[in-house]
Amino acid sequence: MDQISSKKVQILESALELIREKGFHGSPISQVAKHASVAAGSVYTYFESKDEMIFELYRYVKSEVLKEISEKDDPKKNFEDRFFDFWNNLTSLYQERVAFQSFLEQFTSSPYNTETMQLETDPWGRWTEAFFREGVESGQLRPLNPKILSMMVMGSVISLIRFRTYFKTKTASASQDLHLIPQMVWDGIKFQ
Amino acid sequence: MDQISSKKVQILESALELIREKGFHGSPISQVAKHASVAAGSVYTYFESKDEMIFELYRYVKSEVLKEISEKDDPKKNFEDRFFDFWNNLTSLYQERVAFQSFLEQFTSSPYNTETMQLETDPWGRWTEAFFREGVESGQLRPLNPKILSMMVMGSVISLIRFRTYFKTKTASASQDLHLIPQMVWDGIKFQ
DNA sequence: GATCCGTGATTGAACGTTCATTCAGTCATT
DNA sequence: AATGACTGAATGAACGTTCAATCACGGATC
Repeated sequence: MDQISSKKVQILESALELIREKGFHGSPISQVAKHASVAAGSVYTYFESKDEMIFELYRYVKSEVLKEISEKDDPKKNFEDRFFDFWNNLTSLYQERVAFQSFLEQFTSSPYNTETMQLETDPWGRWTEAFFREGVESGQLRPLNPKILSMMVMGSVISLIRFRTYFKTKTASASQDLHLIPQMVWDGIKFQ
Repeated sequence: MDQISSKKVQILESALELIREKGFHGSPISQVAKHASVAAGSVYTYFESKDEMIFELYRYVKSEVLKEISEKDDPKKNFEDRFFDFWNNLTSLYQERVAFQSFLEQFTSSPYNTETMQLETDPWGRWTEAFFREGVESGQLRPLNPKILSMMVMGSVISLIRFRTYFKTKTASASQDLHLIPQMVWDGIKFQ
C-alpha cells in the first residue's frame, strides 16, 4: 500500500533526468510533463507544487540509494571489507545513475536544502551513521563521531565521481590512480 | 590598469551575497542591482547578460581565493607544514567568507559549469595542482597524479565546511573531533 | 565666478518572454 | 450515465533586457 503510483515515479524520473541535464531553472513543468508523457496539469495531481515535487524527488533519490546500498551490505563481514564494499557499491551506483549524484549535489547546495529539510527524518543518513558507528565500536575506525567519518567518506566519493565525470576524456593516466583512492580514504579513517 | 571598476565589484559582491542566500533563481538582476545601490540597467553597462555576470563572478571568486591562499603559503617550509597551513587558511577563508564557498558549490554543480568553462585557464586550479605536485616530487606525498590529490583534499575541506554550516547548533561534541580531520586527510595522502 | 554646453554614465519604466498554476472540458472505465 | 483521471489552453506574475530620458560634471566662454 506504500506502493508509489507508477505515473508518479514516471514524473520523478523524468524530472531527475531533466534536472541533471539542465538544472532546476532549465526544467519547467511543461518539459518534465512532456518527458514523462503526461500533461502539465497532471503533475499537479501528484504534487502540490513544483517545489514539493523537488522535495519528493530528494526523498525518492535518497531512498533508492539506501535500498541499493543497504541490501548489498553484509554485516557478517569484517568492517574493512564492508567499507570497501560500501565504497565500490556507492561509486558504481552513482556511475550507473549519474542523475542521482548530480541531483543530490544540486539540491544540497541549493536553497531548497533548508534547515527544515535537514531536520527531516532521513533513513539514508541514519543508515550511514549507524554503519560508521559500527566501525568505531568494533575498534576498526578511529574513535570519532560517526557523522564526521560519514561526511569525510561521502565527500571523497563525491569528489571522485565529479573527477571522473569532468575529466572523462583527458588524463587517461590519472584514471589508473583513481583505484587507489578508497585505500587512501581507509588509511585516513582506520584505527592506527 | 587591470583595476576592476569599483562599481563592478560592488555588483559582483552584491550578487555573491544574494546568491548565497537565495540561489541563482532567487537572485533577479533587479535585486542584485538594488543591493549594489545601482539601477537594474546599469548592470548591463558592466556585464553583457546575467549569465556573463555569473561567469565573471566565478572568475572573481576563484581569483580572490588564489590571492589569499597563495600569499600565505611559504614555499621554504617543509611540505607537511605547508599542507596544514593550506588547510587552515582555506577553511578560515571559507568560514569568513561563507558566500565564496556557497557560490562555488552552487556554480560547480549547476549547468553554468559547462565543459567550456572547465577548459578555461584557471589560475587557482593550476596553483593547487602545482602545490600538490611539489609534495609528490619532494617525496612527502604518495606518488599520484596531483589533480587527484588536490581533488581529495578540496573535497574534504568542502565537506568540513558544509558540516560546520549545517550542524552549527547541535552536536557540540562532534566539533571537538573536527580538529582531527586535517590529520586524517594528511594520513591518507602522505607517503607511507 | 557664473553660465552654458557636450558627453558619457545612470536611471527605471516598459516590453516581450517564460513559467507555474488553474480549471473547464474531454476521455476512459464501470 | 456517472465518476474520476487526464488534458492543455488560458492566466497572471516574474524576469531579463532595452532604451529614451535624465543627470553629473569638466571645460569653454564671457
